[in-house]
Amino acid sequence: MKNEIRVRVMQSLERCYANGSLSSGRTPEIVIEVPNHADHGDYASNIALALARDEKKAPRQIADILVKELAGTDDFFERIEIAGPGFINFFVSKDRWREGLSVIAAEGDDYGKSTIGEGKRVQVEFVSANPTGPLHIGHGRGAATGDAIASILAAAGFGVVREYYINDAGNQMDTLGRSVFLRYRELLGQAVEFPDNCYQGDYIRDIARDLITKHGAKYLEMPEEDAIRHCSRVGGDVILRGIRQDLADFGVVHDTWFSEQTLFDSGKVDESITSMREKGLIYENEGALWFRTTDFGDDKDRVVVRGNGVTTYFASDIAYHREKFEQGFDTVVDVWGADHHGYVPRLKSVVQGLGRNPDDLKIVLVQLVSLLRDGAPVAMSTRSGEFVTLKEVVDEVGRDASRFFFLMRRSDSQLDFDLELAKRQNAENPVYYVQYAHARICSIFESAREKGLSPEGSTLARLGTPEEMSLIKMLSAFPDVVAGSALSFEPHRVPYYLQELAGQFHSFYNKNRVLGEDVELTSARLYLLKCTAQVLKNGLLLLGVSAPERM
RNA sequence: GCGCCUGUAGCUCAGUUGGAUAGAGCAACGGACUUCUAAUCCGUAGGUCAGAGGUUCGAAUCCUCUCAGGCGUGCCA
Repeated sequence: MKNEIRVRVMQSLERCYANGSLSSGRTPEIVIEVPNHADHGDYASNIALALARDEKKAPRQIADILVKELAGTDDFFERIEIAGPGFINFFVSKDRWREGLSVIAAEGDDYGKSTIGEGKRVQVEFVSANPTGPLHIGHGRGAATGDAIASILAAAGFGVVREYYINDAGNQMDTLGRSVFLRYRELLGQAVEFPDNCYQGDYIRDIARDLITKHGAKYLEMPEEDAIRHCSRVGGDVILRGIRQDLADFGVVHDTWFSEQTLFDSGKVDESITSMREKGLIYENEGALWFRTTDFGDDKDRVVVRGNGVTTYFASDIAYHREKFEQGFDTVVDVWGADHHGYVPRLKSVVQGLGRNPDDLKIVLVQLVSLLRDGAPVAMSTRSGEFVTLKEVVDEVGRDASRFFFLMRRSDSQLDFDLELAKRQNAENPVYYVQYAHARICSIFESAREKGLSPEGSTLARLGTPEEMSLIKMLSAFPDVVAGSALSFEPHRVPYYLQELAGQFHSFYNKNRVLGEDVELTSARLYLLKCTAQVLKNGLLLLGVSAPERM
C-alpha cells in the first residue's frame, strides 16, 4: 500500500514537470509514512516540503499543485488534504483497504513475504559457542535472534543459509582436554589439583565418568599429551552433540556446521595470510605478523601470527570470512555477544581487505541477558560453573515464551528475563496476549462451523466500523513490517507488531459481535478474522513461536 | 585515557531512519462478563525524551561537549 502511494506521488510529480506547473525537475528523497494521528490520514508525505527550496515556492503551494494532479484519476483515495506546513495527507478509500483482505486470503501462509531481497544470498552465522560447555541463557538470545533474522530475511526474498562456526582449533580445546583428563584421574582415585583456569562445570565430570565406563583406565597408560588430546576430542564431540540437541529443542536448526580446524587442515589459513601479505596488508614486525587494520580505521594493527609461530583467533577469522565470500554470499551476517564488539573494526578491515564493501558484513551485537525471578536477580557466574543453561530456561518456561522474550527487545539493549513473568499466564505476559488472540479466533471458527457459518463468498463491503477498519489497515502493514525488519536486521519489530495487532483484534472483538443474526455481516467478519489469524500465525512463525488453536 | 552501546512516564521498553499534539505494556485508580474464551476490553492519571549548545522550515532522532550506567581496550578466545 505504501509503495502504491509512493508510485502515485512520483507519477503526479512527473506530470507536473511535463505540464510545466513545477519546474525544478528534481526527484527528491521523499517519505511516505503512517502519521501518528488518524486525523492526518492513512499516509502522509513530506514531498512538498522537500521540494520547497528548489521550486522557490511555499510548500503549501507546491502541495496544492501536486494534489490537483493526484486527485480525480480514480477512486483510490477517499480524499487528500494539505495540512500543517505542507504535508499531504492521504485517506485511502475503504474499498481499497478491503481489497487487501483478499490478498491475505489468497496468499495464505505466504502473506508477508516479499521480493525485496532479490534472491541475494545471505549467510547468517549465529550461536557459534565454543564446544567447551553447554549453551547458557546468553546463547539462547543469540540463537533466537539469529534464527529470527534468518527467517525474516528469507521471507523478504533473500536466499538464506544458517551457519554454526565451531571453534574447535584454539587452545580452549586443550583446556577442555586437560579439564576432562584431570576429572578422569580424580574419579579414578588419583589426587589432583584442579586449576582455576580449567572448566569447572559438572558436565566435565560427566564426560570423564563416561570415559571410564567406556574405556576404563586406559588413558592413564598413554603419554599425558595423547590422553589430553583424546579427552579434548571426545569432550568436544559430546558437548557439541549436547549443543545441537539443546538448539533442536529450542527449534533452531543450522544448515551448515563449519569447523575452524578444517581451515587449517585445508591450508586456507596459510593461503589467506599469503594472499593478504601480497596485498601488503600483512607485514612482519618484532617477529610477529600483523594485519594493517589501521588502514581501515582501527586503533592499531592486529597480530595474526604470534612470535612463537602460532596463529591467533583473528587469523582463523580472516580465512573464515574469506571463505564465506568465496562461497558466493552477497551479504554475511555475524551475530555476536556484545562483549565482542571490540572485534568489529578488525573484521570490517578484513572485509575491505578482501576488496569488498564493509557493509557486506553485517555484525549484529546481542546484549547480555539478566536473569530474574520475580524481579530479583538470579546469580550467574561462568567461572564457578554456576550458570543457567538454555536448557534449564526452556524446560522451565517453554520454548514459545523464551523465544518471544528473547526477541522482544532490540538486540542492542540489555534484556531482563524474568522467569516467573515468562511463565505467568496473564496480561503481564505478552506471549500469551498474542497467542490468545489466535486461539480466540480459532475458537470462534469452531462455533461458526457448528452453526454452519463460514467466510466463503462474503461481501467485504459490509465491513466498516472503526475497529474493523483499523484492524484491516494493521493487517495490510505486515509485509512492510517484515521487509523493514529484514533490511534493518531488527527482528524485534515483528513481536512489537504482533502485540499491536493482537491488541487491535481484542478491541474489535469486545465491540463487535462476530457470529450474529445478520449472515452476510457474520460472513464478512469471519473473513476478516480468518485473515487476522493468518497474519498472527505467519508472524509468530517467523519468530519460531507456535500459534495455538486452543489455550 | 581511548573506543563501542545505552539513557524516553513510577517500572520494562517502542518510536517507521529528520516530520505535525512523543506512544505501548505493567504498576495505580475507576468501570465492563446471563453473550463467539474476562489469558480480554474501555476510561483516568502519569513526560525538562539525562543535561547544555549547535545544524534547519522542523530534532527524542544528526553534530559537539558534559554527566551517569554497561562492555571492550591481549602476541586470549
